[in-house]
Amino acid sequence: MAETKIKKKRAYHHGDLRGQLLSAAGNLLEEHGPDGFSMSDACRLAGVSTAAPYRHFANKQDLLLEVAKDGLQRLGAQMEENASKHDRGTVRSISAIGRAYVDFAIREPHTFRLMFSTRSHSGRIEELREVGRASYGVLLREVARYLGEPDITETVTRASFPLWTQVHGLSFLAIDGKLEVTSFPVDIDESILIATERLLPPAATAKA
Amino acid sequence: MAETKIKKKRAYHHGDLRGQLLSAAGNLLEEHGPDGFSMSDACRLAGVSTAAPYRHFANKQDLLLEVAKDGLQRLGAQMEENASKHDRGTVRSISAIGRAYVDFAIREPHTFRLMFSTRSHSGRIEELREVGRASYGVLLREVARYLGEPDITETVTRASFPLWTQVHGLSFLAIDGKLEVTSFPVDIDESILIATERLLPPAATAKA
DNA sequence: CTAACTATGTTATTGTTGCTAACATATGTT
DNA sequence: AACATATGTTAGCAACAATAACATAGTTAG
Repeated sequence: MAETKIKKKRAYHHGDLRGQLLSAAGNLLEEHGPDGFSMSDACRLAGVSTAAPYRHFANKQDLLLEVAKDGLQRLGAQMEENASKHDRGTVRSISAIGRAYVDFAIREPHTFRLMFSTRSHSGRIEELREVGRASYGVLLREVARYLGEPDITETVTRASFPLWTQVHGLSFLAIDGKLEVTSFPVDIDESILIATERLLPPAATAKA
Repeated sequence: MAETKIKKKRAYHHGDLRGQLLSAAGNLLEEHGPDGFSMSDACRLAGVSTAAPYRHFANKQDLLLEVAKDGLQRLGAQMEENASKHDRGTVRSISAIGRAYVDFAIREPHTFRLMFSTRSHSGRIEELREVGRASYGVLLREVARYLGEPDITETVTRASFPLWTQVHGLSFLAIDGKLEVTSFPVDIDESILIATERLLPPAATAKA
């Protein structure tokens, strides 16, 4: 009875529809891919009419933009956490950041693609870029420590970019099933570690 | 009059609808992105009814699969041509292959994404992989020459994979506008050249 | 306390799309 | 010339994104 009452109280106004739609969108995106994902499905999953989302999001793109933003934020947090498990400013801590990157891609490939696809988030791309920059900052700071630079100097950005490039490429190859076509088993950790060592310039303070 | 007659002759049966649809699809894909691309638009562009394409392609995915296959083929050809402009089996010829890769991505970003997205080409993915393997072979053979290996040995595939990873990552970063967010101008040629030098193991026959 | 306001939900509707079915017309084979 | 096949058309369906008009809940002012 009490339950029914609560249910009825929450029957019309939903409580946290925005949050539930975001969560539903994330799940559906990963489950069925960007083409298989529909607003209608998200509504069904949230138990709400197909017009409801438009009180919270301008359109489909807008909803997916939020999913992407959330993904970028979680990626940054994971990178930071991974780095913190090693001595800071070392090849290992930098590699750990790369590992977080690739792991995220493998765990949520469709979200990952969305996070980096310029397409369709027209208008509010700058928001996405902002979150992206923040997450990229985790790598930049780590490389700065490694190089003994006091700040994010151009030396730091120049050294970081090839590393980003490498893990970005590895991520895409991984989620597109190209790690199984190579006639040898690709060890992700080893790949990142070796590439980091080779691509990084020697550190000022040589703490390997 | 003769023209009218010809026109009438070609009014119903189209001549090369399949080819024109592929070409229209490629253009529309690049112009409006994968979401903006519709069968209907392709039909309008080819001057044909919306049911016509289904005599030539099972569905939209199937059409796009062919676009992707064509892209992979052209990529392979371009890689080969770029390599042929340098001494074979050198860092320069290998870098030139990478340059062809990134150039293709920049020139046809949406086709490029399609070429490597496992999504949606369900069923006939293996065809795509086959063409992909053929194009990848261009790099493998070049690295084999560089290493002085007589064949595509595991040494060759192990050495090639990081190179692929790097240019693949660079391509995606480029088409997603990440080369302008780096606080320094990224020189693509230089990036590829340096990365190739650093990632490649030393050659048996040291012809730099 | 209640009236007005705002936020957030609903149903009904529209235009577009991918695709199929039923039908029409060319082309090629015998 | 008759038939089979390939390739086009029109008509129509169901799914979808989005909007409009309406309904209800929560919030605030008097």
